[in-house]
Amino acid sequence: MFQSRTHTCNELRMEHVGQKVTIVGWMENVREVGNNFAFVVVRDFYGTTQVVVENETMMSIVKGINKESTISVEGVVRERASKNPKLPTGDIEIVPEKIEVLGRCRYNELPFEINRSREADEAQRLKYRYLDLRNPAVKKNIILRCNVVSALRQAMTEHGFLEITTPILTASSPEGARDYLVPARKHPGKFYALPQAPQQFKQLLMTSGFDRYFQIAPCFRDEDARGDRSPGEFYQLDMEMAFASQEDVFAVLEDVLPPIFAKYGTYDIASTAPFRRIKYLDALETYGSDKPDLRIDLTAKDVTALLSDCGFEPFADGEVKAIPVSNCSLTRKQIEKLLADCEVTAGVKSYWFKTDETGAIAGGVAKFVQEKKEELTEALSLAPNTLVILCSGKKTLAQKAAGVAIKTFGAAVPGHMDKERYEFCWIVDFPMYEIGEESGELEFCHNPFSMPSGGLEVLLKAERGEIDPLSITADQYDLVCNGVELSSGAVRNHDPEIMVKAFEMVRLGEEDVKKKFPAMYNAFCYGAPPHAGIAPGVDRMVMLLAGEDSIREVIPFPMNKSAQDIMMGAPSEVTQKQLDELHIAVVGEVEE
RNA sequence: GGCCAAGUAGUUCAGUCGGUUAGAACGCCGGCCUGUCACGCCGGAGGUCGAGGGUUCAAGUCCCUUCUUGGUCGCCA
Repeated sequence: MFQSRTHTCNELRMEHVGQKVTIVGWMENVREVGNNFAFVVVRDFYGTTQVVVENETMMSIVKGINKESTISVEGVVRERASKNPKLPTGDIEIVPEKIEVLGRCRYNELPFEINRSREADEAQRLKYRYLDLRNPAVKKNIILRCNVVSALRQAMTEHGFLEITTPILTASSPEGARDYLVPARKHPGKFYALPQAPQQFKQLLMTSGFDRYFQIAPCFRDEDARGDRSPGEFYQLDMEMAFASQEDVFAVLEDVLPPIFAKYGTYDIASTAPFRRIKYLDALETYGSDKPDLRIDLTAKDVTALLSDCGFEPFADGEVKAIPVSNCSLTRKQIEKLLADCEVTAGVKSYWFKTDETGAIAGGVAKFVQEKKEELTEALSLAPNTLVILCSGKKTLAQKAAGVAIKTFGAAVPGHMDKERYEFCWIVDFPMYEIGEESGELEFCHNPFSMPSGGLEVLLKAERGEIDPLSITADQYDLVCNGVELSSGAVRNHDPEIMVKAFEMVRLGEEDVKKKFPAMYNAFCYGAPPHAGIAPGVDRMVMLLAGEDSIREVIPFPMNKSAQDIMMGAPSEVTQKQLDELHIAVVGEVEE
């Protein structure tokens, strides 16, 4: 049994001078500054404390072990002869009487230096994540995550929500992402699936009479990773409210999130209630994105009517969107470099011209738009020294290109982005249906659980041909912050009759609803409350708060891009016995 | 699955037009140093230039294939 500590490594101050204490931690560094004289830095979770070694006995212990070994140091606190104002414990040091080695580090060379691990190769960091996490700068994000989760729990509880856990082993769901499947030993040929979200369970809880539910819920989706998307698994603040409308859901999150963002975020300004609401179609037209970054003041304007026949070939087909960027002093070279970046992301080329200090049009495609100078000046309120980005093509492509250009130039041209804040907005009125690209027929645009705005009546109108089914919107909404989609939510379709009708619009019927969502359909036939909910991504929120660009920086043990845990060696091969028990036969060669 | 980028010492990187013995910083090992705190100074060890093939008198450098990693598009109700 080792001697337990009397103080942490971030606790000792001048008032402790003369006291006998014991600290424990990792031997972070040894600075030898003379014969049998050295400074030893001991680090624990809380901070670092300096130990000063002044004799041969202590020196031989310290020199006998590698850095990053764990030790306990018993000794007397002394005022430093030369203090370090940069450290909380910089006024004192410990003169050791006893140094005990608790856990020897067997290697004198580490895969990376602990305090510089963020500069190391990511695969190396993930393989030695337990060393990476020793770095206080890495640990900080995980601590932040804990604090944010704790604050979310507290706020939700205060708002009357009950935290209820739902199954991890459940049934495969017919729509949405690819499922992770788990073979069922007792049922040869059958599988459980890990939940993509607790969606159906939370709706069943509403039907069961729980009024307000939430959960920090693990979700599993077998889809490829992104910088802001962890492969395999992630967490959502999943919530649902009975007898509730879109307004009720908005009110809760507008109350819960801003204080937490302001308190724990890198930036201390967060938008307050009510958040701006932007209709889905307006967002695409104005910001070229369904997740606009409202910290950027640039918007797109449609100039198709003005420029489609200006003689510049790329503008002849489809639509033309213009983004005026005022007070722009970028050089031609800088502009074209940024446009090249945009092309890579958007997959389509965009064009430009600018007004000089006299207001004359010059550069880029100037010669084609020269004739429309007056109309353009009027339409875009052009002032001198304004850069205009022009995006063209099929409507969706032109919009997307405009969205990419807005984010790129907004960040690059000074004065167009107020970065140090959290700007929330709701994207509302999503279309219920769309024409599928492959099928060419009407399909659900998003999930089929959402209530069509207007309910049964609007579906019947569409059925009678009185309105275009594509004009039907759903009571569905996204929460967006600084250009990051935090979550999707909806008022759910709780009425079996409307459910069946909604499915009939896409050539499915009651049998399909029953087959795809048996529990929900049956439950709703026993009297369901109108209900609504949402599920903000916890990892993404923490990523925004930490100011990180990679979601892996806020996950304790992240997988790599290929959904592997190289530290644990997952996924791994299993024994034949395990496969046999699960009735799994590997037939032929496994395709890689 | 498509596209782009990267892979050189334990780590992070440099390496020009293809040309002598592949360099630096940090780390490591040894020596010196009694007030350091990214300690300093001196010395040393450490390399399958991701792998395979090709072009060439000569390849870290050029070409092809492949592997790994990251970014991005597809995908993510």
